[in-house]
Amino acid sequence: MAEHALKSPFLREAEARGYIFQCTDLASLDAAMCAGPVTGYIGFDPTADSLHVGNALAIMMLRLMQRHGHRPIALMGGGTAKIGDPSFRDEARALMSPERLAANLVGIESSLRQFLDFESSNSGAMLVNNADWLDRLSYIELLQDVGVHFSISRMLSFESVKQRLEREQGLTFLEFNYSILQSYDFRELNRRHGAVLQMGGSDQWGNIVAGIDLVRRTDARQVFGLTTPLVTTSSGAKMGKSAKGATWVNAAKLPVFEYWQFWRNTEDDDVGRFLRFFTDLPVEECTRLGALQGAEINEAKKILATEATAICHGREAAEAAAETARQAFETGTLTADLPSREIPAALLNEGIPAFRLFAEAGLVASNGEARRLIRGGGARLNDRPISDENRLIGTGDLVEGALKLSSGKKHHLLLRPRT
RNA sequence: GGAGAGAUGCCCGAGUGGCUAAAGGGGGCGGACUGUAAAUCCGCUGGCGUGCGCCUACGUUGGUUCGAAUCCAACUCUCUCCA
Repeated sequence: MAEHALKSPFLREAEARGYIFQCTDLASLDAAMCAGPVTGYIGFDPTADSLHVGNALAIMMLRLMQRHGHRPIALMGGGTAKIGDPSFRDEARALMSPERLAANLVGIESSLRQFLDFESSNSGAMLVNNADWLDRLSYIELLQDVGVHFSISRMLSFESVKQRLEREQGLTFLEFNYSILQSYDFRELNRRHGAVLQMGGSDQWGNIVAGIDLVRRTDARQVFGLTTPLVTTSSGAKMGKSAKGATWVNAAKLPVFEYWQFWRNTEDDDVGRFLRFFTDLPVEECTRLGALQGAEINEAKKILATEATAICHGREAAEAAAETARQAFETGTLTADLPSREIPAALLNEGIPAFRLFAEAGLVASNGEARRLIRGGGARLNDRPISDENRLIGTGDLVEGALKLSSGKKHHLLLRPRT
C-alpha cells in the first residue's frame, strides 16, 4: 500500500497496527476523517450463536473508531443470513431454520455488547439488523431500483465467485443475490445513519465495492471501503478455527479460562502481530514484546492473553483467568477458578469407573474416547495419571470437595458433587 | 427436455462381490522433546459392552446373492455439455 502520510489519528493507528489491507480511496477517507466524525460499519453474519476470534479484527476496527471519536455501527445480517454469502466458499451453506436464526441473533448481539459500548450517547455506537429493511423488500422494485446497476459479467469476474465457478461447484441464483443485498445495506445505512464507510475482511472486498458503486450511481455520493487482512498463524492455519470448534467469545460457549488459554498458546512468530491486532497496548510496546526471544516470549504471551481477554470478558475476569493459569501450570495447584461442572453426588457415592466419569464430565465425547485417552496415558485425576480405565472413583477421591480431571496437559475440569 | 459424469468416515481421497469399520493423506486428540510455542518423532482416531463380540456406517429405497460400498432398478441431489 502506498504511503499517504495519513493525518487522521484513526487511520494512522489502524495502519500502524496493520489493520488496513485495502482501501478504496485512502486519501479522501483520511480527509473526511480529519474533517469530523465519520460513521462506519461492519456486518456480522449470524451463522452461529456467538462470534469467534475470527471476527476479532473486525471488532477491533469498530472499537478503534469509537476510541477516536468516530461512530461505529455493528450490522447484524439477520436478513442476509437467509441468503448466505458465497464469497470464497466452496459450497453453499445450508439454510438455517427461523428459530435457529433468531437464537443466533441473540447470541451475536450479546457477543458484540461484550466489546462495544452501545449505551452511552456520546459515542453513538449503534447495533442494527438488516432484516429490518431487507425482509420487506419487494422483488420487482428491488430489481428496478438496484438490479439494473449490477452487471452480471462484472459480478462473475470477482475472484470471490470466480473460484467457486472454476471449482465446478455451481452457484445458485439465491447466493448470487447476496452481493446485491449487501450493497443495498450500505446504501440504506448511508441514507438512514449517514454511514460513509464499510469495513470488513479482505474476502468482503467484492461485496464492499459493489455497495460503493450502488451508492454512487443511485445517490451520487462518495462512500468508502476498507478491508482488514486475513489473519492466519505463522504456520499457515486460519486463526481460531480447529476441527474441535471455533474459539468463541461468548462465555457460555467457551469458558473465559479457555479463551485466555487460546491466546496464551499463540505461536512465537505471531506474538507481536497479535498484540498489535488484538490488544490496545501502544504499538511500540507490542513490537518490543513481540521481539523477545526464547522462553522470554512467554511473558509476552501472557500479556497478550490477559489484554485480549480483558477486551472480551472484562479486566477482572481476564486477571482471574491469568491467575488460574499461573497456578495450574506454574505451581500445579488445584484452584477453584478452573472450568467446573457439577455431577450428581449419587454417582460418587456409588463409585464410578474412571472412563465413565471422563465421559460424564464432558471432557471427552464418548466412553470409548475416554478409554483411549486413559490407555494413551493422557488422563489424570487430581494431577495423578490414571492407569486403570475401570478404576472406581468415589467420594474418597475428593480434594477440597472437588475432583480435578485432566485430559492432556491443558484441559482441566473441576467436578463438584451436587446433592 | 437430451447426453454424460458423480455422491465413500470430520475433510480430501482409494476401493468395483467375501480377507472392508473400509488404503493413504489432512485435521483432531494423546505421548515424547521443549518454553502451556513451532518443527520433529510415536500412538490413537464410529458407538456400546470389552481384547471374544454386538450395533451402526459408503446419497435414498428396494432387488439379485450364502454374502454388496462394490451387481441391478427406481428415486434424490450435484456437476459438465447440448437444446
